[in-house]
Amino acid sequence: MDDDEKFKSDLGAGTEFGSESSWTHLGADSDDVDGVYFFSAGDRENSILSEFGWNFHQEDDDQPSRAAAEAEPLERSVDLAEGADFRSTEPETAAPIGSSASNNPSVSSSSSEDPPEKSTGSGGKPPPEIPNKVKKKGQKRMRQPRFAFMTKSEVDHLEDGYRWRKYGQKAVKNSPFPRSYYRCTNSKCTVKKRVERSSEDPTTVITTYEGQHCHHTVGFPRGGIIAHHEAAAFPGCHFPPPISKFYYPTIHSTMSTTTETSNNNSDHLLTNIMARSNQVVSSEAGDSGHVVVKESTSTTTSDLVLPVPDEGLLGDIVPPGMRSR
DNA sequence: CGACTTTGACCAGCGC
DNA sequence: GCGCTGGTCAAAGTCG
Repeated sequence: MDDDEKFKSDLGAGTEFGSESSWTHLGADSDDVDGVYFFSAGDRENSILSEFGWNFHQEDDDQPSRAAAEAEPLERSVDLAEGADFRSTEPETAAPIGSSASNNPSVSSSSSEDPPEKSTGSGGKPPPEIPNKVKKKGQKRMRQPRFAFMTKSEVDHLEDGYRWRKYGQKAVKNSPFPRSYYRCTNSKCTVKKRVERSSEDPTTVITTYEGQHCHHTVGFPRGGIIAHHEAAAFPGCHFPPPISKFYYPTIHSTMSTTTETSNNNSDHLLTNIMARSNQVVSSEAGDSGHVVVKESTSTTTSDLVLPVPDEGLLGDIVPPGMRSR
């Protein structure tokens, strides 16, 4: 199907993600960690997350993050997607499974998230024309941008405004908790997500999104939104939606060092941000006012230390395809 | 009856 | 080449 191919090629032709080169290296600090990087909250994170279409609304202005997001999410979002540059490159690098990250739960789990989309294969069924199965033998799999985050939550499957169909579950090595695989129920949407619990912190749910929605939210079971009018604008997923106009409705995060899970499923506080392209980045709240972001590459894991923002500093995180209500 | 979940099997990638 | 592991499929079961 060309739509998918096109989308994939678009992804591949996206912006180069070379941010790390500009991060301040602080030196190695752990076994499987290459080094620590520092960069101030704001532009840098924005640029990083922007690669995925996530938006950090700077809240150092006069508006509270949530209020801002709810009040005028569409206007405030950065237009990273508008230029089609939110797509990160998906080099042919194949991040080895569980290569690094042995001591950090978040990294550990995230480093094992590489080949999201397998090639046809399975079951020896004739490959209809399933979008993600373009993989040919001898050719590196083209991966879509991934972004993951960890939340303290009692529920595995966080409500995000989209409808997901579970298509698999696997036991994860070195983890008592299984990993669940979901894909967007929209037949034309190839977005997938994986949900698993941290083996070291069962209260932490690691959610990894892959790909970008080519449609808008379909609504909330709780009785929230129903498809937005823009949805009609992407009937065939020929191009990504104006992601800048989206924001994650259920994660009004402010990246705080301490996180709580509300009883309300819609109020999970985002505690970590991870992933970028084939490199999965995780993070965890550290002490002394920083958020330690673990970056797991194919063979190494690096720490990125983000200053923990005051409430609302980083504002709302806006994953691709996540639309405000 | 349609949508969704469960679950065992299959396949591909990777390391040894 | 082999085994391990992650990712996916699809039949069967469940639910509303």
